[in-house]
Amino acid sequence: MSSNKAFKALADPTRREILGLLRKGEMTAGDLAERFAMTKPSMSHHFAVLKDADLVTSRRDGQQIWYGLNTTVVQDLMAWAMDLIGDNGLGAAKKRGGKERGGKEQ
Amino acid sequence: MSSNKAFKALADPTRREILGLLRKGEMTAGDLAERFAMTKPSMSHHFAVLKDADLVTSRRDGQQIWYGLNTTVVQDLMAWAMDLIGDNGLGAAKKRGGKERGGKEQ
DNA sequence: ATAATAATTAGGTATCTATCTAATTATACA
DNA sequence: TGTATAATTAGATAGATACCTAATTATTAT
Repeated sequence: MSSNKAFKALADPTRREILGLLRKGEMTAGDLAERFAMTKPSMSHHFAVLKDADLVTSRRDGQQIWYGLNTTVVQDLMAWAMDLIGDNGLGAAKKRGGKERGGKEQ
Repeated sequence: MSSNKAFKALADPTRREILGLLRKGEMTAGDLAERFAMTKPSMSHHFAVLKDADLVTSRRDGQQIWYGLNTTVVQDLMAWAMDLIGDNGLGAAKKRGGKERGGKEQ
């Protein structure tokens, strides 16, 4: 439910970048780590924070650990932001003229 | 554009609550402050962080300073979250209870 | 069992942050 | 001009955070 942990986890740019890399699918800790100019233990710390906030999933496969994006928490954050804005507020649409494709407005 | 400052500002629960109070319209620093169990200088600090992140507007009217929600930055955050998810997973976040359209078979 | 590889945990430190009290600035008004 | 009110700025501090190196755990292979 839009936890404080999730917001705190997102406050760090490295962690947001990690999430961005996971957008396309799972990656191992090592593959993720080597994309940053930071030691592996530091990266491991970031993984732990993301996991504690439930923003990522993880599973071991042999020697490797695969991390993946947990979209449900991100959706909760979006719901929070939407509630703040009031209505659809997404993009330029701004209600006006009505019915901008996409359907499914609750 | 989804600045680091905005994410850091949102990492604090007091500041998120302030934004929630501003959802309905502008409020003065004093009126906002008295809703929290915290000194006015501490609240002033939070206002400054929100303002620096462009999450709120402010204007002086006599002795008072009115703060208001700046929805455009919140919209940027929503766009960032949506990009992370890929599809426009809005419905799922809102309906809370449904399992429709989850995708992500894993 | 030993060695090699992948990843985390432990311990330390510099910096950042949220809070407080005290002092200051800005405005209004008698 | 004073004095009261609204709010911020200044300065201090406890706790959190993001790094690092060194040590440890888990797994695979020889």
